[in-house]
Amino acid sequence: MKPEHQIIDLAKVKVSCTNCSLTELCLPRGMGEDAVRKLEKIIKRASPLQKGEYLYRGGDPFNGIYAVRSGLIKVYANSDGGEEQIIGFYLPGEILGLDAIENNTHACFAVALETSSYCTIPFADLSGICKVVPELQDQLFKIMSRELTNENQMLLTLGKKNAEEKVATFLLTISNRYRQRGYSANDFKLIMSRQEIGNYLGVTFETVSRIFSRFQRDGIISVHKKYVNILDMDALKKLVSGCCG
Amino acid sequence: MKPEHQIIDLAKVKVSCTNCSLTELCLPRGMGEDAVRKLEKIIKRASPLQKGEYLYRGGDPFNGIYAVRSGLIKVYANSDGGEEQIIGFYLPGEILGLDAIENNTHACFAVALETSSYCTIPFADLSGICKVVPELQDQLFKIMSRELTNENQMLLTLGKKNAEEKVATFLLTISNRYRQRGYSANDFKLIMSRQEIGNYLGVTFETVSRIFSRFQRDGIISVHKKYVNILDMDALKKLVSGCCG
DNA sequence: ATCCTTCTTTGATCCAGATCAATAATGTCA
DNA sequence: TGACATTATTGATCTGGATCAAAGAAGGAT
Repeated sequence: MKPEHQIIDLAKVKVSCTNCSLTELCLPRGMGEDAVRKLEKIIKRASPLQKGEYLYRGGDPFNGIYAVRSGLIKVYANSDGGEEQIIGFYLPGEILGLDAIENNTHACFAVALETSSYCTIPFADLSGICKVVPELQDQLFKIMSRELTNENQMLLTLGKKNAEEKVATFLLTISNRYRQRGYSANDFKLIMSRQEIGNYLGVTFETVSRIFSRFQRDGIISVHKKYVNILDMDALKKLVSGCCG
Repeated sequence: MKPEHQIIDLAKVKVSCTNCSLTELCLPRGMGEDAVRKLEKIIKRASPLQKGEYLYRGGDPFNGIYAVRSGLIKVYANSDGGEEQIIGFYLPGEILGLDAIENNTHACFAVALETSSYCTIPFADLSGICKVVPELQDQLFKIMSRELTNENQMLLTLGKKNAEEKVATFLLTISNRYRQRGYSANDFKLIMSRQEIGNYLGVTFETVSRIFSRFQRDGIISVHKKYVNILDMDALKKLVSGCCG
């Protein structure tokens, strides 16, 4: 019943974009070979973050954007009142830090939820970089545009869905993103805690726990602590599209 | 008590970015004179939208991004179940349509809430355009980044704030955006309905109405149908920053 | 004008999910 | 190995905001 842990453990270090298994998901997606080779020269690879270590914090100067290479990175914003809102969980191949371009300062916090490696795309001289790698410009526009689309979806989830639909949406989104990365869409480990899932979805962790239990009782999923097995994908999909779907 | 209506009526048609009063808020913000002149040659001005007319609809092909010149444009997303979530209200100088770059298709709907004029920045050959106007590239990165920051704030509002804090946040945000545009920050007309405010904030229109009444009873604002007068800005600010603020 | 539709306000009631509480399971470190 | 902190589950109760309802106010069409 328990899925093998290594299916989502990507801690292997890749040396170049060309050889990286993420190339079709990450920044180089759709770029020509020449462009990717030029990109490789710009990108910096840092030593991995340990669980709990920060990639950046609110107030930090903006030095570049980041691509997750392995692991999982949580990004959250702080309200004036000190409350945290998790903005997203970033999987390998996903880009974070884009929201700091305008102010040259990070407003959010990015922290590793497990050992995570990443690449840095220095942004100090972006105009220069995009001149050297013209395809990078369009690529960045597309990545930022996709991020906006994702956030629009999240606004809809937070604004219009009930707790059950939120949790179902969350599970489906995670499942799809794992599938894109070549992992099982039905069997995975939730690295984040119930508390963090609830925070992200605008519900309490008790509610998340209860809905997981309810889904299990109804044969939609099976849950053992952090391991989730989706048993009835169609039922989940029906839940997210609301009553009329 | 009732503010003059024309303070937010910008229906005058401007002919060029150089002469446009919005230049410091809009796409040309911070760009050099030469760049702005080149930009002017690319930008297209269309005849105004009447109230209820659509700038684009979900499924429409992506032809370019839009800058609001006057009026107010509402952007909303549709869920599978047919529910609408308003993503934003766009004021003069603000840019919309950026989320359609990646898929070359609009997923959202943009409709004028009053007579509104706009400019189109054709995006078919963006690489070409940014070669002609290099400053435009950085400008677009910044604008998209700011949009991401705004949406992050909205996620926090939807996910963590109660109804009172949501409405207070909404009023302050509108107030700030009017001030930036040279209008009164204390006296303005809400073009959108209570229904639309509620939809945007993830509460019902009855709740919006009740909270407006409560704020009026407490001397924080005065409301007459669509006209709002902020009487105690500090009280509003205190409300949005939560208990500990 | 008059009708009709839409928007807004306000009251009464209800309920989904929050909060409070207790226990169990798991992980961590000495 | 045991002591302690953290995380997860489940139950009981409470409440903010939803829902249901009604009536007034404003705007639009003819």
